Amino acid sequence: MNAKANFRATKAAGGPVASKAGRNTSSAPAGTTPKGSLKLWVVLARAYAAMARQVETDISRHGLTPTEFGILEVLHHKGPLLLGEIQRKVLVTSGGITYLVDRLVAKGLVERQDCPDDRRARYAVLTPTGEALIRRIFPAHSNMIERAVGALTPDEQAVATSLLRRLGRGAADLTQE
Amino acid sequence: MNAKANFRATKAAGGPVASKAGRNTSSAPAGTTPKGSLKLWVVLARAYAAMARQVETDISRHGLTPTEFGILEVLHHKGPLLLGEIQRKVLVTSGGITYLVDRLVAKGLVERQDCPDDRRARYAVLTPTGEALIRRIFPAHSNMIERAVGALTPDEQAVATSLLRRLGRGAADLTQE
DNA sequence: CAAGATTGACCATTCAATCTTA
DNA sequence: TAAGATTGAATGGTCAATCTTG
Repeated sequence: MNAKANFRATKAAGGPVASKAGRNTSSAPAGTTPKGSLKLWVVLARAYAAMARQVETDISRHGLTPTEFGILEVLHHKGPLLLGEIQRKVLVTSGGITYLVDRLVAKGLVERQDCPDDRRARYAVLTPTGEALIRRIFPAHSNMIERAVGALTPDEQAVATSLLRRLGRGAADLTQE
Repeated sequence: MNAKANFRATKAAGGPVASKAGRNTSSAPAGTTPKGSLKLWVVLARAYAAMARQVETDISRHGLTPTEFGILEVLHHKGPLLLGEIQRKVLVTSGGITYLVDRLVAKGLVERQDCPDDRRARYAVLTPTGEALIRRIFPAHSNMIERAVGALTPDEQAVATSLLRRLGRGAADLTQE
């Protein structure tokens, strides 16, 4: 029952574009009635974009990127982690994790520490400042999310969660199928 | 019943990072049981990321960015549109839309046309090549989406769609609240 | 050779400033 | 003065190659 819920997504870029009926201005083709699956993808992406927007504005007030926040968050919840472990949880490339940790180090929120068992690897560790920051920021952030999804009742949220979980798994499985 | 379903999102970057229980390695804090709302945000972002990944690989095979595809798609469905209109539908900045249309023009898929009513504005119009391309690509793309969300039955898809619609609206409303 | 991390080139996009026309 | 579009600089990443250690 340990965690594994990290990943990434935020800037939003290039999503679906479905229409129920074409306006047929001049050379437009006949209107289309998109399949339900397409509609689902559209609203999924829009919901994500709306949420990501809120999260981003919330987090940027503290001078952090959503990804940076994600790293602080996972370090806060799990303690020191190897760069590669963070990378997988936050879903960035290996180059990306180096770059991100560099930035967090520059901000004084994180430190690198050599790994005694494997001299290739390095740990990322929250500095006291970093720990204090995430502690201070997280509750409000969490409340913000609660408000953002507040259009659904707790029961509906539970339903949505379970549906989305299966949806996500299914889509991911498509990759190595 | 006209369309309005454009937007954007794709690259995925910096998402939530929730854990059910901390491992408490060395200096890790006590484990947390995240609220349901946080869990919902996590699975939403993960589902989106998984879908976006599929879509992106699918579309990139045709040498297109998801955003570029979105523009072709909206022009296909709606006919010629002012740059500003596309911008709002595909959710990019004004600078972004100029740049994107430039790229599509360079690929011979889109043309700019002066707007007779307002000499500040310009239309983007699909060239025959662009029209042919989107026509050729769209069906397979649509099928891909259908497979990607196939883990849910049509009924479940409908439920998910309606929940996500409300979720998205609610989150968006938070902005100017 | 493979795995972990780093570096540097590149890329899609944003942001702020600017130009043109309403 | 503001709205539409464009430009150029800056940014948050990716990707491919490289270095080091297992």
